[in-house]
Amino acid sequence: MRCAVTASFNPSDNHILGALPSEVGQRLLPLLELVRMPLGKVLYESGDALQHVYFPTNCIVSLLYVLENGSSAEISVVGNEGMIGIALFMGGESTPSRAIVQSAGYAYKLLGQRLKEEFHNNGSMQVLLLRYTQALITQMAQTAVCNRHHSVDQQLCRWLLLSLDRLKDNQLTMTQELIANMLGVRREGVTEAAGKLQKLGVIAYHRGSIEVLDRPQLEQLSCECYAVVKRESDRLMPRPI
Amino acid sequence: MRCAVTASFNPSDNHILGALPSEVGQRLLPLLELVRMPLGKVLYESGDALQHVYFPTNCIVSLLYVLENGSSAEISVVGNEGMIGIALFMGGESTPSRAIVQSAGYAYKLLGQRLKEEFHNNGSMQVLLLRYTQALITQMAQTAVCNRHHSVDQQLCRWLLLSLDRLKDNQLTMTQELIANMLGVRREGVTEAAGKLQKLGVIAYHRGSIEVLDRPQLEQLSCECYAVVKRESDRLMPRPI
DNA sequence: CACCATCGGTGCGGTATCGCACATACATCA
DNA sequence: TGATGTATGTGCGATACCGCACCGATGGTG
Repeated sequence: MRCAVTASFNPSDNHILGALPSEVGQRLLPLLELVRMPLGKVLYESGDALQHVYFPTNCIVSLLYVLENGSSAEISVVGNEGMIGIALFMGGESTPSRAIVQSAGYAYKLLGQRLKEEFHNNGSMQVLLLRYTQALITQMAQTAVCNRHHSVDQQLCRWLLLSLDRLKDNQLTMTQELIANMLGVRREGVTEAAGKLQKLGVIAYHRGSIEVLDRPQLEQLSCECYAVVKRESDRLMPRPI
Repeated sequence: MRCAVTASFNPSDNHILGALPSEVGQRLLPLLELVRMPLGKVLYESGDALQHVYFPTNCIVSLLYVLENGSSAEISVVGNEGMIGIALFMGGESTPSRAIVQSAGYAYKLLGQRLKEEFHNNGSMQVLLLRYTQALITQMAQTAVCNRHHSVDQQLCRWLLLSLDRLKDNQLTMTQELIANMLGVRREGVTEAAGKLQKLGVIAYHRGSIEVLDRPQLEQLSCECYAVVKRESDRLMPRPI
């Protein structure tokens, strides 16, 4: 059964891999390893020298900044539209962030050295990765403004939408505690905000799993930040094939 | 007099230009134009297609995100360590941010097309710009967490330090209103925070100009965010010559 | 020198979020 | 079926920041 699941993936499930010209795809194919991404797995810690990069298929990875006092905030989300480990080709080899699997699934893993070689071939991989990086920058920047000016209610909506876009169904496996860590707020704050959404019939919550029932309303309740990031990503990133 | 001032600048006042190997520097030199950067000048608006890039010498430029309701927040600061217009070589040609001169001075201006050519030569310019971009990303991400978790008092200290690092003396020309816009808080909030610093003898405030009297204490009062960004920038960016 | 726009200081009620302390509900497993 | 741990709901007081209103001070300008 597990084998059947893994066999059902294809590198082009990831938008970056899928957008590469076939000759590049052929070159990389034997180097890609499909790996399981269990919930909570830490891909790298703040300051770690990165050894591999990951191209998600159906998993979601959060990039978190953690403060000295232990509080944290998510600065961006990566799903099958992107890649984890941009610091490698940017030249830094490490970043002050933590990458942690927020929704379980699979990803293609590639040796960092291989990615750097491909990047410095100056070909389509470079173009794709740079455009993706700009989309990521937009997401971080918008998160910064959002953290400053929008309510927890609005931010929860934004966050649900960001996650939803990276999954195939409308079912999230996610405790309120975890969401609170991502948003950098109290767990009780998430409880309250999620309660409102549940009363409105937008979501159905049940012990660690959320079903989104009314996505249009979720978009209405969200702050503009979701739409800004989405629009910019669509502009910058290749369409799925 | 004005001529004497302009004549006293050199491209290598900017760390990126200064770190280029001399043959690249020679190639670019005739293409660089020294321009005045008056306070408040908008280099580009959200969504504008960028025509030029700017390498600051002694000016400071803020990258701002502006929300629909008019409120705003600074997501990063650029001085002589960096460049304005990274979206050009990232491939997006535009970004959702606004770039505005926060401290008057001078910068070297270069046609965007020339920069892209140089970037795609795959040489040292590419390496420098990518590493600078990573430093910028760190600053944005840290700003996002800072906005979430730290007080206005702490953030004002961080902001003063970031500005101070990009100037030659400890005198900032800057109204509280302007600082409030950058931090995305009320003007009164800045008044209060600045009042505390003044009482402590850390700064002297006088009608649109701030003098920093006790930098070590300013660093102590600041949140960790300043140090994190500084450390990472020092790691990634070339030392001034 | 007098005017006036700009800048900074202060006070006050409103509110979102925090930190903490519990109470409740559910799921798993012995 | 009952015990236990984890997830969620609720109720407090404390507090940081907001929005608003207004005043005083300053420095440039006619």
